[in-house]
Amino acid sequence: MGRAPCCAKVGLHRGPWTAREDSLLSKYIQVHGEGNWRSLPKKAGLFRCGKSCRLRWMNYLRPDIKRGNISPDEEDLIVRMHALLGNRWSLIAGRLPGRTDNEIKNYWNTHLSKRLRDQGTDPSTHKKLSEYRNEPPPMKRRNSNRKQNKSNSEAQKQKVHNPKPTRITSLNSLTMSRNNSFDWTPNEALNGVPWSSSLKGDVDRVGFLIGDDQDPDMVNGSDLECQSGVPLSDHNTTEKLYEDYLQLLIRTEGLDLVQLDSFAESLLI
DNA sequence: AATGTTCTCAACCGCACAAGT
DNA sequence: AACTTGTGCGGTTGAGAACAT
Repeated sequence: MGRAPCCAKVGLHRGPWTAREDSLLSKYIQVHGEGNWRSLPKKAGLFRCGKSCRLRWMNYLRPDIKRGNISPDEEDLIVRMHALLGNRWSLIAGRLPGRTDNEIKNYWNTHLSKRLRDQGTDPSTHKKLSEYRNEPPPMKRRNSNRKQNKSNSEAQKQKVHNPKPTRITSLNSLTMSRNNSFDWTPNEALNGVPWSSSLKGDVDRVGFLIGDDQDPDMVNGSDLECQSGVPLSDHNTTEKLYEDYLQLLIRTEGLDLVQLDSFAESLLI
């Protein structure tokens, strides 16, 4: 990549954010919107690197962040989504409105993985530890899935065409953020129908779609809850996502993992 | 009250990728 | 094609809080 680290510049402030810095960042984003993180600190009068600003906004200052303890329902969903998706925190966070990937990651590492272990379950594989009586548990996965993908891709290069979902970079221009508005409803995700018809072209690139039915009501339905940042009041919605995903896994037990991977990725679009 | 240990979580780091030049 | 830029992600760290002795 050949890039100097983002925060290498001397003189930049690091460590905990002050109330004044928070205020400067919030006010700037209220006026100018998200994005252009690299140039934002200078324009906002902050002696921080853009990356740090983005992180602070995403994980702490955003108005739609849900404060307070993670509910049992959320816990349950995190555990089950983790069983399906692994350490894809942003993907899991996308299903928990108002929660950030960092928060979920921390909660997993400090609470949930410990609890699973206490219950006799390997938190990385979600298998019962007793099942490892005759075989050692697999090595803890240190690498992210993306890194894994890279190594896997060497072996699979010729075998499977696995188109990458396109990342929408200009979220700001759509006045959307990752966790709230830029999101599909579970049904949209599972049916392969994006939140906006303008993205339909991208859907083909996702590679693994289920069903052809399009439910026009969904745009005006629960999707709006996401767009407004209002937490899904209906637990059934996330529950349904999980159930559908699980059914998919069961139905397609022999299915190529790469395809499942694509489906998981497609939830991001 | 003092000290040591464990826990929590905000913040940082390095890497990957899409898009632009 | 090669390189740069901007952004996003997951893993890790470390300061402070909470708890135990």
